[in-house]
Amino acid sequence: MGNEQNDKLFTTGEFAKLCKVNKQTLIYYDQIGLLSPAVKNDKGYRFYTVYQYEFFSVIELLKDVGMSLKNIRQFMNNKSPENFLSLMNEQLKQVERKKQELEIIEQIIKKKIDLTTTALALDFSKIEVVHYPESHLYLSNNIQDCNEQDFFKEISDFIDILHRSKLDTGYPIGSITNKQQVLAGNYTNYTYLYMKQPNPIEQRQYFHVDEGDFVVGYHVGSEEKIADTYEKMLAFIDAQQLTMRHYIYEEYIYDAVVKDYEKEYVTKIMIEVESKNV
Amino acid sequence: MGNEQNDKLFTTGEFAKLCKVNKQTLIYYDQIGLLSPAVKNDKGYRFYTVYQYEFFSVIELLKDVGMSLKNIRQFMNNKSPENFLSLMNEQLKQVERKKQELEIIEQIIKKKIDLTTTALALDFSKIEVVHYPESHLYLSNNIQDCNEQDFFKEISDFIDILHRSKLDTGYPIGSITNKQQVLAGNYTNYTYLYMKQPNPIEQRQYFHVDEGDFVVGYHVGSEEKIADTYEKMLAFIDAQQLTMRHYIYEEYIYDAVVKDYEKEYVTKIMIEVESKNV
DNA sequence: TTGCTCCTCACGTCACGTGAGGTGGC
DNA sequence: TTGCTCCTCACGTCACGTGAGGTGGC
Repeated sequence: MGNEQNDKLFTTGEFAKLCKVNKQTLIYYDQIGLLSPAVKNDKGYRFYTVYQYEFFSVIELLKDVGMSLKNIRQFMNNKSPENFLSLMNEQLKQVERKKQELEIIEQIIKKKIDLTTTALALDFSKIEVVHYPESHLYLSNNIQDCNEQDFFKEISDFIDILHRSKLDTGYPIGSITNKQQVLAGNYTNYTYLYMKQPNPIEQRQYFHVDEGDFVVGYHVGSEEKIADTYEKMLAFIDAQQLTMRHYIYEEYIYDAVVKDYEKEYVTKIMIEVESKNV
Repeated sequence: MGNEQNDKLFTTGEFAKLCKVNKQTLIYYDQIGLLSPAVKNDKGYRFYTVYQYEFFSVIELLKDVGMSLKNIRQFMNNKSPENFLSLMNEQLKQVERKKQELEIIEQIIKKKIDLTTTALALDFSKIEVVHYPESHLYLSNNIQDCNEQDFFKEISDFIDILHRSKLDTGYPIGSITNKQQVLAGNYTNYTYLYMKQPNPIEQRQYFHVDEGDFVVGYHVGSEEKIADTYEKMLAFIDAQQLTMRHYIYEEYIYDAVVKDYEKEYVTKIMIEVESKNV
């Protein structure tokens, strides 16, 4: 009959090497009844056959898709081609979901790279007029003048929908103030929260920011002193013979993620304007 | 000054709801010094600001890409836009790797669904001649007549390369016997292990299985009794006036992954043949 | 005999989750 | 006062990893 390679029994150490895992992992799988060696001798030595490799690699596959060992074992206790087929169909859907999640994460990371690279080249002391193209924002409900309890509910709902509707684009959460509040000196009584949507989905309703000119400035430091920066910007608007339009947009450029102290935070302020003589 | 929503302090419970995690998770993050509340009062109550949400969501992002809390904390202790940028660039590569892994897993699952669906429709008692198109196999080294030690090394190397070169296609690991061994009755003295490559990569050298006729049969049960099935198939070849060509291919259809007992395992046997009068 | 491998505890780790028991603000 | 929330332990869980201490096969 010649030699029978397939009858070769692998020790725990050998089989572990084959599977590229720690020996203890195999012992653990044996203990929880997930994958037991084909043979155990009277001294308690474990021996695996080459056929058990397929079994092990399916366990690895299911682990990679996120199944717990308990659930994997549950399937292994109800083996059949039919059950395997339906399990694989489920896992295929799971993989699709994971792929989608990774796509979103990839977009977020790319956007954060983009934003940080841009930020590093900025001069925060400059106030200037910039022409921006049209953009789309996903808005929260109106939060102007709302109390703490309502504010919690609104921001909570806002973040909820960002996640559920996959609208987190990696942009910072911005806030919108209206002209009346700014002119009254209430710089931090915001009207809406928003997140920019560079690739708006057709069916959804967004807030449209029209193409046009914005006076752009940067506030360095905590929000307490943001009045100083607003006053400088309003003076600039006056000097340039411009008028404010309806909305003002604020976005964090540097926040607690990249800076240790509030005094190093940077907020970008964009004031929608038009020429006075229009 | 109007109300200051951004100064609203969130309790641990509120902030946990905002972040969609268990309260204990936030307490844990505080304990390990990863994310501590902006304010702690004299009673030990924790209070978070809305600004800390961004921080939390970056932690979530890094966790999703597979970073440990220890590594995340290490970055958070060395905050700067530059460090954030290089971290994000690293993580982007990591996401690419994960996407590739998921692609491979997806292909493997699809193939297993395909194979199992096909298997469920098979009649294992039938022996027949089937015409197969050309196919490509990734082969192990020659394992004929090799001893247990060498066999371990060869199968170990084979599986190693399958993983490293991403050649695991979800097909079962097959084995090739040659005509001489089969005629001598050494049905299980295999010459090579293989894995089918449905989408061969140009640069690689594969074993080509020529288009042609194969006598296909199924062995139900453990390998010990595979001689019976081979004898039936050889008789069939004789009766059909065919001659064996050089190689015989064996693949598991049902193994320990879908069946509990060896007596239910099914091996597909494919014997390369040609007509005698050619 | 030497050196390597096998075994079984027991304990550690990572990132939390789950009560228990007590306090505190509206 | 009631009910809800906050706190700090302490212990559990999941999927292992890491020695310690002892045995066993070539």
